[in-house]
Amino acid sequence: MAPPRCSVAVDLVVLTVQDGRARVLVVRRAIPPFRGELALPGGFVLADEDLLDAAERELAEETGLVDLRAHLEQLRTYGRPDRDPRGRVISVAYLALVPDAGVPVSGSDADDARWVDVEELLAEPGALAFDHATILADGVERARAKLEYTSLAAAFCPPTFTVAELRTVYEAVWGTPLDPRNFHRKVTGTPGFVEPTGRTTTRQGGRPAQLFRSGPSARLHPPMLRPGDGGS
Amino acid sequence: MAPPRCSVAVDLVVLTVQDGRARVLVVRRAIPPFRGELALPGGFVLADEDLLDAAERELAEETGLVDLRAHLEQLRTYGRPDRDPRGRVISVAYLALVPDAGVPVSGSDADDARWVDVEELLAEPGALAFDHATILADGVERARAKLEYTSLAAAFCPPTFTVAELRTVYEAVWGTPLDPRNFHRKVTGTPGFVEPTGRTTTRQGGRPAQLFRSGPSARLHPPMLRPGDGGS
DNA sequence: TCAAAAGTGTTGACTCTACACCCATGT
DNA sequence: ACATGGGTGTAGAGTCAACACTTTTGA
Repeated sequence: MAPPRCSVAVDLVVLTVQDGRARVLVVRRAIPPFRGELALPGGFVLADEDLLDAAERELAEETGLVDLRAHLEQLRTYGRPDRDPRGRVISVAYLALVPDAGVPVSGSDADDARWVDVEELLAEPGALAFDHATILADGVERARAKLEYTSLAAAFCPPTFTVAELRTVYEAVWGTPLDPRNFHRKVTGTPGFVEPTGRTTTRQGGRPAQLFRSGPSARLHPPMLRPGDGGS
Repeated sequence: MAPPRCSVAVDLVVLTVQDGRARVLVVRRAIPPFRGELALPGGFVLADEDLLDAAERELAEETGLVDLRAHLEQLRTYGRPDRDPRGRVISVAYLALVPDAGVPVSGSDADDARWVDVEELLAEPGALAFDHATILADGVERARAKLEYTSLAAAFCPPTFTVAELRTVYEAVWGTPLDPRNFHRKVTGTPGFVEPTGRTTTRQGGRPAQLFRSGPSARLHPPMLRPGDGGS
């Protein structure tokens, strides 16, 4: 017998950090179903398009990002038979981490895109169309976990950044304050995490901070441990 | 415009440990394409079937497993446009970890299923059809990583097991010898990892070993670290 | 001179590794 | 008795959390 056929979409969890808070890119849907409601950006995969290419295309369309400085990885696939009222649609979700400065507020395609506070969005049930609340929760959990054992936090930062800026990323994504002194030692003491540029920056008040760029290491050994993360 | 349509399959990376070696379940394909070659077990998702249900169905068909003691989780989705000569087929891969005793040697559906040494299979390029070598490599890496920070190793063991049996699981999956004394302390000292049953077992020669069952904890804190795992 | 932010030193608790050593059984 | 594998003690190195303290700027 011929195998059943269905449509395949990619949906994007695009995260950034603004003003010390984790934010996610959402669009207001211009067409049914769920017209007028908030949803994650995404769209159908073209006939001869690779999944990652489709995700990059959607990311570019929604954010205006062309020079891909963003981190983009596959998150998970969602395929409940009733997840889309139009019929059987399989969604391959991707997780993107982008720096704050790198994305125009609304360089969007057709729908208007905006940044929304992640914690507030997850606290409100039914705020997102389809099963996108589940996808968002999975994406946030993936990001939280990956900050622990990879140097991915730098993906949220501009090309050069201070240790304090990197710390605000951890604090925003984890939702926990970290000790600035120990964090500084940990980051600068882990080989390959960050590299000094020799330059310094100064905001109003306080001693100037050294500027770093992202180092060559992808994995952190030993990992950066979340406070109060006792097993389950 | 109407979205392009394609077929969706699930493929399974079913791992077990036999005689201190990691083994994977493969089938010899009875129909084209790749007829006569080795491949991971799998099949198309039915019209109204959830992805996890499809994976469980294929696992039952290929292994004869009915009382699902196995661990089963989504691994990753593979969607290169040219990955299947029949046309556009998206494959959602699942990772299953099963105990050695739990699976009949060949309780298979139509193709003959067999256990193959993972390391040997990965060393031989072109041994698996489609992109299944990539899927297998990703599955093995996922299993290796999850042994570090979860209590998943018990999924490879029968309902009750000794610390030494659990250690052989780690050694087989990681491909590294571990110190029996330190491993014992680590396992019994991590709360919720294993629970004593009070019973003992004895194989020929040597002091009888205590029998444990899997504990309530899913995540290990602190994690079990792979030896010689210095970052990258 | 003071406030603010960056960065360093130090200490006690904990963990890991390595290996010496004792325990309980089959033959 | 002795081989075989199960399990405990202990010492040194390393890591982490906590917090006192010094450095360098703007106002």
